[in-house]
Amino acid sequence: MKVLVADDDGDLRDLIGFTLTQSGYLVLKAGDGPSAVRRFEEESPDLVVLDINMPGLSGFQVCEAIRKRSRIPVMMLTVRGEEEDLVRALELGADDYLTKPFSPRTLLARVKALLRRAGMENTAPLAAGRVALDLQEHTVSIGRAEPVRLTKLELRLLQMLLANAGHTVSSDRLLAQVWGHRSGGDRQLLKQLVHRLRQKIEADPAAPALLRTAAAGYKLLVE
Amino acid sequence: MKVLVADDDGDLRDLIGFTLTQSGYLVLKAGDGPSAVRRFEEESPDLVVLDINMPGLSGFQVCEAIRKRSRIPVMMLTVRGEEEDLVRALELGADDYLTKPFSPRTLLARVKALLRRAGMENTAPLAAGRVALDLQEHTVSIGRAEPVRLTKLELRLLQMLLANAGHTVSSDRLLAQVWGHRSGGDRQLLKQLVHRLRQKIEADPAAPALLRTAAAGYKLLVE
DNA sequence: CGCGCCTGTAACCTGTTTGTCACCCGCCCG
DNA sequence: CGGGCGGGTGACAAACAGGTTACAGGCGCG
Repeated sequence: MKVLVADDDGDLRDLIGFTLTQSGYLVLKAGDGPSAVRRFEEESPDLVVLDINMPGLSGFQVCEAIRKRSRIPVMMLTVRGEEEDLVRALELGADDYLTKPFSPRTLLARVKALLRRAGMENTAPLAAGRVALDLQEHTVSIGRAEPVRLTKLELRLLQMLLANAGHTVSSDRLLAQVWGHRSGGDRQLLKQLVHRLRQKIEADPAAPALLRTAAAGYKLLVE
Repeated sequence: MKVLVADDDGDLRDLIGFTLTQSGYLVLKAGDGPSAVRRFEEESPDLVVLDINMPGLSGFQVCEAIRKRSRIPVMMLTVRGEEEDLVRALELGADDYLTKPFSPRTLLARVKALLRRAGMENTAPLAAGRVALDLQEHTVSIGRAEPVRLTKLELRLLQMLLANAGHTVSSDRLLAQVWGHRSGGDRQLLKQLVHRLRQKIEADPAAPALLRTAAAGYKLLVE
């Protein structure tokens, strides 16, 4: 699990780095804005901790640059009392912030919370209602029926829907999350995948009870 | 977009409620732990704001109960300086916390950030008077009637009008926003779309009470 | 090599949504 | 009075989206 720490204060950088390393994270460091962006692109970390005040590019600008190509969790560091800053940071797409000074323990708790939320820890919800997913075995169990084997894509699709159980997930989002690319044209793929998945998990595939078509997307029905 | 606010301090509850309602969120309130859990189960809100100190069940216990059945964003309210509290809250699965006292603006920014992160971003909070739009489900609810399904264009039109609720929006602006292009001639399209929308949302489509014709455009009437 | 299985593509069918047209009415104005 | 104008309505066709079937290429595996 890679974490990029960007701060111009070397001592603080080391403190954060030490804390995270102790907990088993792989830590990358950057001392100014431009090198933060560069390291981000080279290493594609799983989380970024960003100070706002940095030479070269401000934390805001770095955050903006990151958000242009990725939704990984970003935590901003602010000085107490600068409410403007944190409102701006959150509007730019930062996921959380810490006010200096902070304790290592707090930092760790927040970092873990962010990663958990981003679904990077396998704390991902693997069950909702009667649907239980087994990522290891590539199977899904509906109610108390026999587990059904799923293909890689089917698993990813179901995982996405499960993560948003009960809520509609737009076709675009599914396309992006399952295939990771081309947000545009490939409706057909999704159409097919849904069809195939329904054959496997629906009692009556012609009248879906679980995987329902909803406005502009699909949703997993759970009671 | 439903938000459940649980706090035993009635004034604070009202302040938060007011702030969120102003921004178009549908707000549910609870004054103690048990009723917070009950309302959560009855209403399945999209986000929960939880005070830690509450009679009946503490915010921690409520958070735990919620996490047993759902991953929706939970924001905890803490008093300044209780670092133990917030570490514990985050470990229990809370997604964010706010330290009292906080400004309404901060609250709003954090709530929006949480919802965006939860992937409900395209569900911009849209409601005014008795009209509540659900962008995710492509539906609109008038008062407490059944939600009505809307097509893509109907949704866009209503969204425009809702964003300017009570004020006239010119036909040209509507044309531009809904269809995005083409200059003249397309009055007919708008005429039709309004007609179709009225059939869906007006009690008596022949005598529109909500979607009124105004000079050079249309307006949404809200009380 | 042949055999499955998984994935992507295409074609067809269906119901829904959107665009177009023709016509209505009430209103203003010469 | 009659004609033009701006909306409102109904009917219909074109375009579209989702479900389905069929099939071909790719890949691992015996």
